Amino acid sequence: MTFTKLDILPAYKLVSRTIEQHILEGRLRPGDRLPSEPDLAAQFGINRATVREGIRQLEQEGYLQRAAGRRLFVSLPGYNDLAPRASRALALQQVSFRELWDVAVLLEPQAARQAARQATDTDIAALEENVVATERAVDTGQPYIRLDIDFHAMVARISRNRVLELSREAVGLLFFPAMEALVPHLPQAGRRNVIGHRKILEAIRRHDADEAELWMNKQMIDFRRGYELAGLDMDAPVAWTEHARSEEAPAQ
Amino acid sequence: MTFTKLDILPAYKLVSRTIEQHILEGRLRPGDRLPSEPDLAAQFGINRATVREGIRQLEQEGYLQRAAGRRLFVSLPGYNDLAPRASRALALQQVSFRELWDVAVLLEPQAARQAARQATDTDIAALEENVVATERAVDTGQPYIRLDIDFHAMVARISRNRVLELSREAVGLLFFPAMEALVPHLPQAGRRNVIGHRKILEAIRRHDADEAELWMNKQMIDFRRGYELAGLDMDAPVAWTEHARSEEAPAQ
DNA sequence: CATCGTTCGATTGTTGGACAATTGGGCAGG
DNA sequence: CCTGCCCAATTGTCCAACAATCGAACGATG
Repeated sequence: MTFTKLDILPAYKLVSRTIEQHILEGRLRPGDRLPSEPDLAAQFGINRATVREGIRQLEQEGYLQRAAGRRLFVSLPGYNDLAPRASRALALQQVSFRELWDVAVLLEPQAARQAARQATDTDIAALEENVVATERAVDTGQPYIRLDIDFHAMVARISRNRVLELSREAVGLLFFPAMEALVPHLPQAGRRNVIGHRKILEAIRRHDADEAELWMNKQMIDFRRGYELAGLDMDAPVAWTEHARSEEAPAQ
Repeated sequence: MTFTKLDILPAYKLVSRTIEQHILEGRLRPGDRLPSEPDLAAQFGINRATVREGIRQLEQEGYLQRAAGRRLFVSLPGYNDLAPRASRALALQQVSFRELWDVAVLLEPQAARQAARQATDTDIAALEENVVATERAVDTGQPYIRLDIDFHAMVARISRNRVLELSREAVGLLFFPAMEALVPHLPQAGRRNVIGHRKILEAIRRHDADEAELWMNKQMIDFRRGYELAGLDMDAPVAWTEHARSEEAPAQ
């Protein structure tokens, strides 16, 4: 006969797992404050140092946050916690531009389509602002990659589909920075790009889902063609560049 | 004038960030062993407890692993580290079945299409094994959800697109368990389901990308119809059920 | 009355040293 | 070759403390 490998867990891991369970089951809700470290140590019957090690894991994962001042409170992992991690991991796995493109060409147009359905006046105004800023940046030769990244992120957010938004974000954080290497090779890239953004924006403004999807699709195909025209190898691994978002998490 | 908020970081966070940097920049490569905790503490010039807190964060994230017993070694975060986290986060955000479906209906057929192109004989044999097991489970009234999940995961893996694989996995971990609630309402669901799998498998075997994509698409539409037929609300939040994969990470 | 400096309690960040448990390896004995 | 044993290395855990920082309360100052 055989025995199943019994998993003996260190105490600090039990701490993080236990607290995580409480959060997942709703016994700890976002915004709730946790007991102090000495209290937790007393309740669990272990040392404070051990509690702290367990807490670190949840802290990094976004389940716990440290209020500006001090005490820990419960939070929900947002896109800002997850997407950059996923992107970094994919970069380390040396994924190719082709792999990214194959997924982006699915997700981005769908995001545009749903955004066209869901967009409010506020959304459209924000998009407009971004496109105007991008137009200005391109005209004056300023860097516009960040604005480009933001445009796509905004469209995804407007789609009101959080699954789409998260998936797209993880891809986009790698995909769009990869275009940056392209700019020197293709002086006209910026202009073509911003014209596409304008088309997509106008389609969203008219709530024309088909048109929005179509133009976003063109945009993606344009990206790909640009990549090839620049003589870059689509099957070479993309590099990770630090474009971490400075925006705040949606708190919730 | 204004000052930019200066970010004063705790030492333990500097530890994790520093080691992470070394990994991202390739100075620490997967498989490398880290110095012992006392060594690290000495090198950083801080206490061992502080080092340990920093290490915990990287450990959870998959950058470090603990060999059964002993010394830490460097590793790369795999799908098993990322996808379940993303799924849990999405579940906590109370995403709806509709949001999941909208993305799944994009990713799954594309995975099938690419799998049909890339599949090797070994891949097909593994799929065959899964489908046979599923057919047997359905015939004998055994639970088959896990086999179902595995089928889709295998197809995605065969696609040889790691971005697609990861995105799909995060969605699938929530999507397919949601179907479980459906089984009691639809006695024929299992049979319809496995017939679809068989069709997809045969298309992949013939390397017929269009057909594979088509049948996977039908499968997704079937899922959706089943959900509606069962009288479930597509806009209600999906629940998180623990279907953690027991497979090992691809190590690399 | 509004602003500022001070004090105090609570809590976290960090340190030092300590000990038990577990692991891998080497070594002798059957 | 397998077994048991000892040893060194390393991790998991604990204890006891101190410094730093924040929130709130309180009073002083203009």
